[in-house]
Amino acid sequence: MRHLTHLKYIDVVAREGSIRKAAEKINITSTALNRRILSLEEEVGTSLFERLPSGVRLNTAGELFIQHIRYQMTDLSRVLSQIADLSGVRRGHVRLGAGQELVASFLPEQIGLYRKQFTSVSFEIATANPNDSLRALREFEIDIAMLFDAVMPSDVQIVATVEQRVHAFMHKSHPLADKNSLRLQDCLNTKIMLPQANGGLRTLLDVGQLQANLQLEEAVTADDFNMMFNYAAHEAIIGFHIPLGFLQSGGVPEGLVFIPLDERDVGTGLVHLVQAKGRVLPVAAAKFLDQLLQSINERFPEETR
Amino acid sequence: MRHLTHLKYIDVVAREGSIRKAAEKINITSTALNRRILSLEEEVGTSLFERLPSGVRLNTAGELFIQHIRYQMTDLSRVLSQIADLSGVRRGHVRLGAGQELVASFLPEQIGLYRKQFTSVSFEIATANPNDSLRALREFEIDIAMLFDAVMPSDVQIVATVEQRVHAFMHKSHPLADKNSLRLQDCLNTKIMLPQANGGLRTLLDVGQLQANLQLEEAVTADDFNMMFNYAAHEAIIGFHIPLGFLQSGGVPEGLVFIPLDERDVGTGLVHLVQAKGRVLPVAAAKFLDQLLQSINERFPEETR
DNA sequence: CTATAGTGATGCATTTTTTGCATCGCTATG
DNA sequence: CATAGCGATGCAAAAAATGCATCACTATAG
Repeated sequence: MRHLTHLKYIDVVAREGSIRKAAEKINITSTALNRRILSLEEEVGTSLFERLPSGVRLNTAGELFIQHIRYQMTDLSRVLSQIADLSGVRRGHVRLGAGQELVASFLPEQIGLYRKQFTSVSFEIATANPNDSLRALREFEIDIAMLFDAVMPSDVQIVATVEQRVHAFMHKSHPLADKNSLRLQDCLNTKIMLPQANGGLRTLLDVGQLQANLQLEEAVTADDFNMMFNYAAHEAIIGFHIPLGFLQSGGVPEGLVFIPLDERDVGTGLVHLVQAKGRVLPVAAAKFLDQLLQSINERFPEETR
Repeated sequence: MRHLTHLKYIDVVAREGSIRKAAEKINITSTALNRRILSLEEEVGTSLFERLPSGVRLNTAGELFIQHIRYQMTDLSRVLSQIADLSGVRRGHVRLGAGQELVASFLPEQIGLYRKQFTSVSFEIATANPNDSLRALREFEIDIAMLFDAVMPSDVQIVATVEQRVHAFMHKSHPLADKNSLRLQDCLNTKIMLPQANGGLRTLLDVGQLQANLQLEEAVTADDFNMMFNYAAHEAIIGFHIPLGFLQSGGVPEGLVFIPLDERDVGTGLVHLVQAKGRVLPVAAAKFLDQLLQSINERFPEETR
């Protein structure tokens, strides 16, 4: 879109923090870009950027304005997708943000399911910690975020919430593999494997250890759950995960056993499905969200709110 | 705003139903306007207007698109007003829609009150029947509408609702002037004055007459309540109005008496204060809405929801 | 059946706007 | 004190938007 381009430029300048860098990024001269900003500021009647020796930075008015144009850009793409949908073909692009816990198993399965129906819809997944996902949501970089155990601010809209009990997993040959429920102190005699510190799962486990006044032997730390699944075959070791992360088409990974941790030790985590507040999603994203809701409801009828 | 202008043009074409007429209205040649539309359609990838022998009309894609740009235009003005508000001076323009019942007394008082505080805020009042006000709200022509006894569709947001009993009014010398409550049949022996047929007040009264199986003698029909107030001094005649329409700074017009009609005869009307759904109002409009809510709550604490 | 007045589309010259180059003034950094 | 990086600005070139004249079409009136 033509008039859209002008606004896009402002957005790039805001993100780059420098007119010259932004100009280079979008392949025009800094002169042209600079002039656009000046003329825009004249139209608005206020400066939108502070001029620093090292570049530019949005001032308060600029923050307000950039929020508007970001919304405008995404809303335009929504309208265009809706218009494309009029002709019967569903096209579009869905942008997702999710934590490591959810990226590996649940989302690929859901995306595959969706793309079987609508092959012209493309997907983009940004794995990030909850705060980054929320920021991306606010700045309209992503359409839908799926977050585990994050503090929810009021400027996003929670579409659904699923309770997820933390499960321990181990190889089926592990001595504890036949138990129905596991307490943290049961793990004292074995090695354990933990996700890296920035995720919500790790926080839940740390809190549990503190409350139980236990210090488990942390043998392996990883940020990839598939790696941990595979590693469990090579050592008598326990890892931790949530059902949305390990259930694959209803089953569990080959050779592994999943046992829920006792509620007294580790609290129930919440997975939130969120979108930007007040935003109307593009057709493709809205329909994908519908599918996610339905799948979650089918799989976790009791835990979904 | 520059890029705004281009979109504004499309809006004018949609409203005028003809490129040439629209071009004349905005003082450019039809050539230029025509080309803008063509290039926009090319960018969008679909035609937005049907070409008729008598002009153009929006097609479905066009309807979607125009909704977007109308929202965008009003949202931009909201942002600009918010930016202006940063410097401490409240500027802006508030656009109201209301029925005849509410325009004469309540709104002028409220606007006066507001403009005493913020002299740089201008107002625009469009008296219209409920359906026109709702359409204007949807098409972002007005910010706030105040409607008496209208059927509320789901695509607008009701901010507040006030119950309003219908009152009869007459000159203090009228034989019925000392009653505390009035039944419709009491009016059989006097002349009556009715508002014109399109308003909600008239409908309430008509329904009352039908239910009571009465045929009152309709001596005067008018669309201006001030005219009716003044006329009541010249004949023993009864008119009808609601408190929000006749209360002036807490009192009633000089020489007149207002008596509530019995609930058994004429139902309680509802005044709705509404805005477009999901829209963030400009600072000035939002603050004015706050003031309206507060005033209504002070004056009708029991009747406000 | 034709004349007419209305509609939107289009080729071409003109005007307006935008862009790029060269350069200025400024500030932080070494 | 030199240097490197930043945004701002004068001027000429390039690009885009505009206006004029005109075409093709359709409904309506005589």
